[in-house]
Amino acid sequence: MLDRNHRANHRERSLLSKTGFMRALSPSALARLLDSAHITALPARATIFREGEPAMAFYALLSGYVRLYRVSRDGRQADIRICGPGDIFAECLIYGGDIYRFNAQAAENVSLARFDMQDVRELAEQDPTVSKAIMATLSDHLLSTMDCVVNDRLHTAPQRVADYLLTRCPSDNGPASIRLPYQKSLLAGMLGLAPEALSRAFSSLRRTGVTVRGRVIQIGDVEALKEI
Amino acid sequence: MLDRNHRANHRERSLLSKTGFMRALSPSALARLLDSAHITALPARATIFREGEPAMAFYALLSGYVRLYRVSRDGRQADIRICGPGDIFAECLIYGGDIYRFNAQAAENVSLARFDMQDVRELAEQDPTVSKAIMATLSDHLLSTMDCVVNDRLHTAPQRVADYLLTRCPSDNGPASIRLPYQKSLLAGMLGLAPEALSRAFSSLRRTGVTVRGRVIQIGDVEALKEI
DNA sequence: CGCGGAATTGATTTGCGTCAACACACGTGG
DNA sequence: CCACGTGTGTTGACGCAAATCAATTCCGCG
Repeated sequence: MLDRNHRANHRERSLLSKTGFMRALSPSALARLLDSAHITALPARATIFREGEPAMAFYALLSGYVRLYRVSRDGRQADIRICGPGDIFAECLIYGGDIYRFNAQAAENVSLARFDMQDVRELAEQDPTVSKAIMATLSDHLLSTMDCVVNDRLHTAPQRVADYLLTRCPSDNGPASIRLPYQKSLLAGMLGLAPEALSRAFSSLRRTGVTVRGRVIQIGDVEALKEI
Repeated sequence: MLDRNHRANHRERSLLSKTGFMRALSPSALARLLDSAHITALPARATIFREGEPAMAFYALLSGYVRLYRVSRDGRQADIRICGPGDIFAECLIYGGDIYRFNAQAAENVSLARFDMQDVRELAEQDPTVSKAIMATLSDHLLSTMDCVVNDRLHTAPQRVADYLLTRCPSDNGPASIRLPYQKSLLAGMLGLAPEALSRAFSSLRRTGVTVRGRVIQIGDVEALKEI
């Protein structure tokens, strides 16, 4: 357990300080924050926290992917957000309540940094760059969650998939190629689809020049995708 | 136009200072914020701002209801949030970008306060109670938007309606009565339903002891509603 | 090579959007 | 006072999108 839970070393401090959340912090706030971080490695499928538990900490993801989701009374699950390397999550509870409002689970082997909320609240009190970073992150998450609501209500499965592909497409015309960083069932969940529906959406996009082989997706013509 | 757009008078200052956003501000920050407010009255259906416009200000609602929504390329609309008296909106752009990301429209005659974002950014820089209020509001909005995503993905129309009724039910057992503060088409939109679907959901809830007459909704047994 | 999880495909069902017709309330003007 | 128009809500018929269930197939990996 000792090597699974330790203070941030040089490598981890460097990774963390490059994240969107920490990039704009003042040097002193950054140092104090990094000093307070606890690094943990977790295997795939491990639970990070559960809905209803007291929220003592929020997290930054160093590597791997994490699923935030809630379960209904009859056991069905709905993903709220998929976090990747550099993302922070549960930061909405720093000033938003003292209980986790959803479950967090490692989608694969992950390495993450844990920050005590109370410590960060005190840091924010003293250093406005910390407040600004929190506000920017909250705003960003709020806007993308709003996008998510709108997508769900306005777009069909093929449209959502096309949308997803376009947002992580390097070029904005001609052909392109994308490699999914995670398995398709995870992508399905983040688009609010059953895995079967994602599969069907991909096959319906074949007529628009999209080919799928494993995790690699070839787009014949980016412009054509935008028309969906 | 002069009586439509003026500085906050005593009554308006009092209303504003009771909102969740301003309640916890330091006296000096509150005073400066109220001094900077511009009060505007708008008729039903008036547009407050449009997606894509430069975001110079955010708003607090004094009376009436406001619809935040986005439109798809084929003209269909999806509501993101319905704001009521005391709510603030577009605050996610203080640190979240310089362009409005959705449309805001008065759902009825409204009175609202306008705050310049740059002024508030400067205020937040100097007074940590302002930052805290912004963070608390952003967190709150983020959490309720997450709830919205989960509801859409996990619950059927009657479940969402039951959920809505329960959240604004004074008592948590026995019979109860609720009066909708706005028209049903607005409620439909905020639940992500077509008006017809809301109507059907209500009539399917009749067998659970829910009766609707105009805007007044009688609930026979709150406990029974929770089982939906 | 063979095993197990992931992904695909097909058949079926369900929930809800859409369109259309109709009921109802309200205010206006004849 | 009533006829009328408009905006709002309800009801029915229909179709489509996607969830669900079940059966393979594919692929990665020991």
